[in-house]
Amino acid sequence: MNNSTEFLYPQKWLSKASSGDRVAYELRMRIIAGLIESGTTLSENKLAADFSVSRSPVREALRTLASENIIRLERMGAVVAGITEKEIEEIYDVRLMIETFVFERLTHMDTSELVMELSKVLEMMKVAVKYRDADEFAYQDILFHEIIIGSIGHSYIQLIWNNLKPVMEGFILLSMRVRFQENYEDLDRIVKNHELYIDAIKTKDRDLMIQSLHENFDDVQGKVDDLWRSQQMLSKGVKQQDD
Amino acid sequence: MNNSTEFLYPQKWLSKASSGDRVAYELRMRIIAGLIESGTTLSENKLAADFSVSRSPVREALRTLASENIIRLERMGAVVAGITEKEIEEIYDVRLMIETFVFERLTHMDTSELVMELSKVLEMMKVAVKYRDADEFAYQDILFHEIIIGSIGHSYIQLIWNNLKPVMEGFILLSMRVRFQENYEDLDRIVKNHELYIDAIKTKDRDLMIQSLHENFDDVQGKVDDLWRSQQMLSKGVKQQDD
DNA sequence: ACGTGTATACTTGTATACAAGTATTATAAT
DNA sequence: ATTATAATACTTGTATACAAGTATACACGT
Repeated sequence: MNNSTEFLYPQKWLSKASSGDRVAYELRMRIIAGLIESGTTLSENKLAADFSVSRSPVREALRTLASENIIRLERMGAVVAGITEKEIEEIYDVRLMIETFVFERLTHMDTSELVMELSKVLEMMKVAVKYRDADEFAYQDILFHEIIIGSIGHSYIQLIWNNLKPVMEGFILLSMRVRFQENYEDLDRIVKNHELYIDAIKTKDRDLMIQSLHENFDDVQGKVDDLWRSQQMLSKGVKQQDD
Repeated sequence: MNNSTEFLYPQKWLSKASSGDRVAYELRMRIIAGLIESGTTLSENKLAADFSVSRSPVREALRTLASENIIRLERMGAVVAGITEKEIEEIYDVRLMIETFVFERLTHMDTSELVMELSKVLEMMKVAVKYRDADEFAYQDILFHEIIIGSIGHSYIQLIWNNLKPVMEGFILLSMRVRFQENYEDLDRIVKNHELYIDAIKTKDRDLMIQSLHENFDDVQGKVDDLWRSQQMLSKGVKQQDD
């Protein structure tokens, strides 16, 4: 399975990560990207050999991925579950759910500091667009939402986010890489929407919040298309068939 | 730390569990019950010795507990975070959130089969009350909500539940053990409320649902008191001090 | 008395070894 | 050809070994 020495996950984001984390991040990307097809049975030994590590970190990674629902740990072997349109919709269901909850809390809080932080991240996003850095853009996008969710100091909402984040991150990474190449002008719209988000938080305007949430989630179909393209691109790059 | 050879988690529920799971379940109970105080640093080696297993299953257990926010994995050692009133309220925030979501879905579905299943579980709960089996009652209580949540077939809502369940289970177990001893007549109220739940699902009556949810969550304060009592009882039983 | 450096004991992360169980494959008998 | 049985290869779960890093304590020099 050493068809690609390339890594899908940005290696510089893993500077301090353990082997287990590296395996988890990379494996997750390959599954989300469709490089490893749904239904495939993964063996700990094979994975260990592929990644040139021992079974210990591999086991750790598999347990992590199982807790994210992208593989299932069965009697013999870990079965890849993959990410389809259904899963993506479900992920966004949950994001909508928790972000609505968070916004409700925010309306009872002082949000000036939060707004400042978000503005900074937004600036970063703009720079990433300008310099056509898809990965950086994805990173800041994720960070934007993470900061919002973290701001209410609710450990169990945070927990949900922590579980969701890796898959979201992978998905958005792939989506943005496609988008920066094929729908570059579309990124302005995303930036604009994040500005709306900030406004909603600043003014504590529930309607504005709903609006920006909806614009955000109407975008999901677009992201699903991106993922589909990404999966096709990648598989074309790897195996020279399927036209 | 071998002050108690007694296990807090019902051993018969672990018939097919691995060592790692056993350690996780038992350790979780001891933390929730306050037998292991917040702030304590756990060492993998010590735990392995205490449970007479190797470090492998202990590591597994610690990672599990960390993903539930009841310990924090730091540079050196795992620091016990414990469960306070704040955490319990947060857990119920999340439960309220996902059960509301689930109910919304249910109003668009055929619920006849679900209602039947729930009725069965409710009967079981009544039997458990009759025979004063606190653990069995807790089990069926958890199962009741698990069945509801599972019925909509939403894998990421399920994922949230899977993360929440172990802590909830432990908490409810301890709470029910106290309640069966000190507030036996109160159990009727719980049973009644679950009947209300079923009615709400059967009639798809949103208001009834809200009502039963609220009655359920008003109960949280009571459960917190139970936990507090449970922690006192247990610590009194273990170390002969503190009056 | 106090700061500094070193020895020591303990920590995690990873690799490897072993045991028990399961699927598969080959072989043999009918 | 087919079925039953035995051998084999592969699976996970657990134990153990090793390496690298970190905190602690103690001795030493100032």
